[in-house]
Amino acid sequence: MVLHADLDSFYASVEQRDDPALRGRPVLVGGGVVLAASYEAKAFGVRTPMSLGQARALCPHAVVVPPRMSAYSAASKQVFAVFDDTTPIVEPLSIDEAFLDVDGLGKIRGSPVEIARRLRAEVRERVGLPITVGVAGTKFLAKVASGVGKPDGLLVVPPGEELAFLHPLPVEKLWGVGPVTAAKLRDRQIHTVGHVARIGEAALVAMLGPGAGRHLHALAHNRDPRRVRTGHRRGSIGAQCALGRRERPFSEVEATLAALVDRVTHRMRRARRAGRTITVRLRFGDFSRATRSRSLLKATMQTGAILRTAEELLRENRPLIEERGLTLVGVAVSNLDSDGNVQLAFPFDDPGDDGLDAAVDRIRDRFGAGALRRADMIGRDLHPSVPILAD
DNA sequence: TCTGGGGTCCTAGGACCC
DNA sequence: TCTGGGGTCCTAGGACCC
Repeated sequence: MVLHADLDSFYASVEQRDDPALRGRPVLVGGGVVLAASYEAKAFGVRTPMSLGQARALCPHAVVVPPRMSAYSAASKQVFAVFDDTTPIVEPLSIDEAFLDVDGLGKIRGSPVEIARRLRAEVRERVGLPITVGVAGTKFLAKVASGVGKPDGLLVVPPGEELAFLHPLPVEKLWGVGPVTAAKLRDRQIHTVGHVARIGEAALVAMLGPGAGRHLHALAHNRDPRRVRTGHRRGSIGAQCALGRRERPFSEVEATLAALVDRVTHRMRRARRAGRTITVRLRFGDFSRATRSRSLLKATMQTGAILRTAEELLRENRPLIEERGLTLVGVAVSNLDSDGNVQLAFPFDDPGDDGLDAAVDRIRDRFGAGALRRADMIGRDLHPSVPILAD
């Protein structure tokens, strides 16, 4: 069985825990936009992400507090320590939720339900926060169960009762059905998961495309073979900044981009990850979006190299920006190397039959034998790719 | 109701390789 | 000169998640 553990209104709950005056009152965490709302505030219809002005109109008595990210990440660490004490197989999904595989723990820790009960009690005792746990045979269903069980609940879907639980639910409860897919289904009078399950895979594929159609068909029958995976590392590191609707001089956009790159490379160095692909994200006055990316020959975590590429991408799109007006600029680095090493690639012209050996010799000369772990061919030219330790 | 900041995964065409 | 099947990488866009 799989547990999906999900903290309730995480940021708002931390604020209520740390300030007794906030308990039992509607609390909004945010600046400009609502990042989290306590259940007292949600009762008034407040949702995330909603502008603070809107939220205040719905819930005039709400207390608004600015976010304290360091407090949230400290609380998150404590909660994940409880997870790790529960089972070695923990897959984090975000700062406030994770999957836990509890198969094979029966003899030591009891049934999945007992484990889930104890987990909730321990998070409450050790961290002082409410958490909801869903228990089911698949990751997907455990996630649905925790969503239905909120707030501060425990919802178990016993074997054999999966479809009876799943089929009456609205399609929006399916993980992966957002506004676009929900609207397509609604247009065809499909409102429940049971209905999705009945209409057949071919019809779903025709409606949503092969990938999404098959995926949704499988989920509606509770077919989800994914295992709980540990040791997953993130694939990109990025930062972005909303600019508002005001017209900004191009130089100001460039300055913002530089600050974002600085933030990103700082985090890359702290995490000891280098990356090869730089993506600049743009959002325009009409809320249309564009992304522009470029891959470097070698992975880097240096501010200079990443900033040069990001600035190139930005300047190449200056006409587009000035035509449509920019409301958001972001930068992300992906193609992150896996082990904290830096990949260096050396191009050689016409390597010849023994070019690879020659290249390996040159790399060994330059970095020492210990630096060399792997060499491979990229494209027509020879690019031995040499991981060396980042300094 | 005009919308933050951090991510993931999927699709699809084109270049290029064997 | 024309032909095929199988594969990777790059770029761009889109849907979705918390």
